[in-house]
This record gives sequence, structure tokens and C-alpha cells, in this order.
Amino acid sequence: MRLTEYLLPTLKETPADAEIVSHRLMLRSGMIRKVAAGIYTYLPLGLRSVRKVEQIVREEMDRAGAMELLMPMVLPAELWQESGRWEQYGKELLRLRDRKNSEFCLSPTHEEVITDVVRGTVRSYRQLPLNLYQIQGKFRDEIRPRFGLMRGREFIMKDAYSFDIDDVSADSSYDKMYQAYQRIFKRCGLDFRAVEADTGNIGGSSSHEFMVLAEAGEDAIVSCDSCEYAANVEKAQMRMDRQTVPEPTAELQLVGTPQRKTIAEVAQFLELPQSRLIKTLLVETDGGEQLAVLLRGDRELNEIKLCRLLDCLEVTMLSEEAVQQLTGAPSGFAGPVDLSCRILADNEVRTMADSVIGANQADAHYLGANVGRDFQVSEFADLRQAVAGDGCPRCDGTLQSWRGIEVGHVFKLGTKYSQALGAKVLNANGKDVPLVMGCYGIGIGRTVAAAIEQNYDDSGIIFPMPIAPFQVIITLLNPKDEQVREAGGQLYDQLLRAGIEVLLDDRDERPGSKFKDAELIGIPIRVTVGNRALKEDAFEVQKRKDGERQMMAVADTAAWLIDEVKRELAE
RNA sequence: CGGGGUGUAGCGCAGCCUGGUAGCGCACCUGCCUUGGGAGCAGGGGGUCGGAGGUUCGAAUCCUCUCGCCCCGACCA
Repeated sequence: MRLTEYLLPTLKETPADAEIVSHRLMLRSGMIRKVAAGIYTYLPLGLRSVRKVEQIVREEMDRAGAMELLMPMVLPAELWQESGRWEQYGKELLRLRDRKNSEFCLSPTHEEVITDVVRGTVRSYRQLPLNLYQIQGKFRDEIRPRFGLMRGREFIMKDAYSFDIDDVSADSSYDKMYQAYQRIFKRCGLDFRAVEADTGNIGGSSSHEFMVLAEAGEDAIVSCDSCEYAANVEKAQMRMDRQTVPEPTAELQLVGTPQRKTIAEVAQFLELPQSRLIKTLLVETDGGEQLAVLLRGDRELNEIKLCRLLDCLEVTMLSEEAVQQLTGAPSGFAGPVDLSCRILADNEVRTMADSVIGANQADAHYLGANVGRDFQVSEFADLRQAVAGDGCPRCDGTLQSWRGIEVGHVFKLGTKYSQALGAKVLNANGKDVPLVMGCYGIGIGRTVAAAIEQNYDDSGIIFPMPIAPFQVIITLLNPKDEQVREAGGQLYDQLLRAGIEVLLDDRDERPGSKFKDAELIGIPIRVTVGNRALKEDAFEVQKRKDGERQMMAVADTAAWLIDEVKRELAE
């Protein structure tokens, strides 16, 4: 493309509401434009990168034996009522009515539709396994869209669904997708990790998230420094180093702690490390049960682990009034002694002796508290958030922590949807069995954004070759100069003929502006055409990545570029 | 949904407190000039000041309501 004919609205100034690098750079480089909160137009340049990622995804899905189809985005309520999710899904599901007042929704995901398709078309195990995917716009009415394409309401997603006759076969389908994802993100030039993940409310037995490592990531993950273990902190376990239950050495003793409510305040006041305290969190399940959760003072509760243990969807902290009612004291002084509700504790609490706990009376704590002697715990479990430095649950290694951007997620679904929607086939014994499903998502736009989070500098984006909107940019320093136009034009034609995606900056701008734009939009290789170098019968070639310039004979340049682009694509 | 903020030209902002002809920088258009790192000069186009109502001789400015957007939190295949 010639830039004089291309829509490239780059911005010198940074739009005020762009918080993270990728959002800022995508706006500045003219890749996207905001239409409404969490809703974006992909401008020509942005769309090219999106298409690159889509194409890589397509090739790898096809290679893994999946078939592409396309389902509608507007779905009838009936289908969602059948699976029960019309009621369950909540406000994230954007509901609408047609002119006949029938109810519809904008689909945030397609388990129902795909299951409906398959139950109507697949009758026998001989037709399995089956893996169907689509690349399509999705809509989720997020509470708080932010960070540009990172968390939009409308977004492009690849979603695939596998159908198998039994668990063994389903595991193999899952594994194929896992491998395909490894290839996809590798080809996109990303530094990523596959981590064990919580399955959330989509259900299913097992799941991995593909996390691109980046500071701006919304997820925290941990990984072992000596084995392959890696997990989302929502799911991450840790090794229990000390299993012994220590003997109490101190008596239970009431101590005044005026106005000291938080762990930090109490620890400082008593001149003890926070790890000598036990914090008592009072929560209520969505089922209405109130209970206490004990953790070492310096630890954080992992609500997901707690919910799993309690088999509920959410827990909330008790209000000030409820705390007062349950403990007889203002919040900040709750403790497990003589508490009337059920008391759960993190495994670590079992290994603590002579601890500090709340006394259930205003401005007082107990010293020397011991489990079993001074208070009882109904159940110990893994309830705390893993942190860097914890022991790996699989080996002797130590966990490290990272921020990650979730670009892909693979799930073993089991028969949750096939059962709800009656998707069954006859097996080899002529018996009706529900299909065993898996589902596999990739956020396309998010992948582009994540790539930018990992590849940029002060001047702008540094696109990896496979997802760059153009592979080469030819900058004509003075497009009015006949010789420059001629030489640049010839190179441009040669590259086009070779199938190289090339942008010709033939705009009548000053060189500085063109250099700045080329760097901002991150084209991997730039060829500068100016009469100074042309006098030596040379072009100047510069890679965006390292900025190194080299002079190259005009006659050799096209062949070198073609070679170089292919080499980088194959990397 | 709770807390905080903001809405004035495509983008970034000033003006609002203390009411009196709507401004600046960038971008855009024309001309001259310039051409290896976002030049310079001159001229020009573009705004129902988010919307509705109210107070006032007069509202971007004061009051009420409303909508959008942003940040923090809860939430989230």
C-alpha cells in the first residue's frame, strides 16, 4: 500500500484515558478507535494484525483436525433457558427483544448453540471425534471494560468445541488443542506460559490458561523454579514445609490493644511479626451461612479455594453490624475463642503455636493462643493465596510469581452441556451416551494487545514479523525527487511481486515525521530511500528491533528483504 | 452497584471560583519556504461548551435533574 492512499491516523499526543502501553500505542498508531466503552473499531492497520493472528489460529486449528464454522451472534433465549444459563449468567449477558417482543441475547460464548448443532446432526460414535471452531465477535457486558482491547465488551474470539465418545478420547482432543495452542502463541512471537487454572463457573474438570507474561497482566500466576509446575494463583497450591503441630508454651493471656484493628497495627503495637498473628475473617456464603476463616496474619484468603470447599458461588465479608452481632465486638477484634459459628482454618494455622488472636471484645486480643487447647477448628484446608517464595507443591523447588495476560484457555467440560441439552449418540454397544465435551478459547484482539505489551520501546510498537501489519516499510525521503521515487517504486514493485507485505511512505512530509510514524507503528524492517545514499547506489536498511542501520546495494536489496522476511516468519 | 473524578473543535487542554462577543497547542486546508529525525512564516476552516429544565436583562460559568466517559473496589470462560 502507498501511504498517500492509506488511512493511517497516527497521534502525536496520548489520549488521556489510555492506561497501559498496548492501549496507548494502538490508539496512537491508528490501529483502533473507540466507539463506546469497551467497543472499538479496528482501523485498517489494526485489522491487518488481527487478521494475521486469526490466520495463524486457523492454520493451527486446521492442522489439529478442527473444522471452521460460523454461528450467529444473536441467540434466542430458549436455548439459554434450556441450559439454565439464562438465569445464571447474570448481567454480563446482554439481553434484547425483537419486534415481536421475543427475547434474545448477544452471545458471550457458544456452548449452547454448538451443542444444539451437534445434537441435531451427530447420531453415532462413528462420526466422532469432532472439533468445531469459529472466529467471531462476542459480546459480554463487562462491569468495567478497560485497557482497550485487553478487556473489551465486544471482542473477537476463536472458540472451539470438541465432542468425544468417552473421557479417554476427550483427553486426547484436549491434548491436541493444548499442543495447537503452544504452536499458535509461539508463532505469534509471544513469551508465554501454560498454567493450571480454575474452571470458574463454566464448569468442567480440568483447565489450562495460556498466559502472556507482562507487567500489565490482570492475572497473577506462580511457577516453580525447578519443575514444570505453573498455575494461576486462583488455583495455585503450595508445599507444606512444616507438618508438625508444636506444643504450646504460653498461657492464654488477654492484652489491651486500644484502637489497633488491623493486623499491621496489632503486630506493630505488640512488637511481633505479622506471622505470629492469626487473622480471623468472618464471611457469609451465598447460601446464608456465616463462618470464620483463620489464616496466618501475613497471608491472604483465596476466595476461590474457599468457595470450592464450601461448594458455593461466592462469599462476602460480614458487615460491621453482622460482625458486632456474631462476636459481640466491633470488627477488628474477632477471634476463634468461643465463637458460635463454624470455624475453618488454613493448613498453616495448624503449625502455629502461641499466637495472637482477637478476643471478641473491643480493644483486646489474646496472646499465647493455641489450636485445640484454646479454640477448636472444624476443618483445616488449603485456603490461602500462594505467593512468591512458597514451596512448589510438586517438588522441592520454590514458586516465583508473575503477572500474566490470559490469551487462551482450554477446558475439559465433561458432559455438563451435552446432558443439559440432550446431546447423545449411540456408542459401539448401541447405547445412548452423552457426548464428552471440551471448549477452547483464544482472545484474538487480546493476543495482539499482549504482543504489544511485550514488544515496544519509547518510540512505539516493535511487531514480531508474523503478526506485523506490514513486513517492510519503504520510506521515501523526498518523494518529489524523480530518482528517489523511481528507485523506491521499483523496490516496492519487486517486493509486492514476491508477496511481501510492504508499505510505501510516499507522503510529502518531512523525514522526521515519517521516521517517527514508521517506528510508532512498528514495522519490522524499514528501507530508507534518499538521494544521499542513492548516489552510492544504495538503500539504507534498518530493523525496528535493534535499530541497526546498514547500507545495501540497490540491486541486492529486494532479494535480501525477501529472504529476511521469510527467515523471520519461519523462526 | 459503592466511592472518586470528568465532559469545551479530530486529539490534548485553558476558561467556570468572581455570569457579559468561546480560547490555546497539536492535527486539518491554502500559499511561500523547507527536506536524514515530529521545521518556519502568513492566511484559513471547524465547536448546539454532553443533554434537559431552572435562576438571570444575559449562562460554558450558578442551581436541579439526566446521560456518557474515566479511575479505585466488588465482579469476570
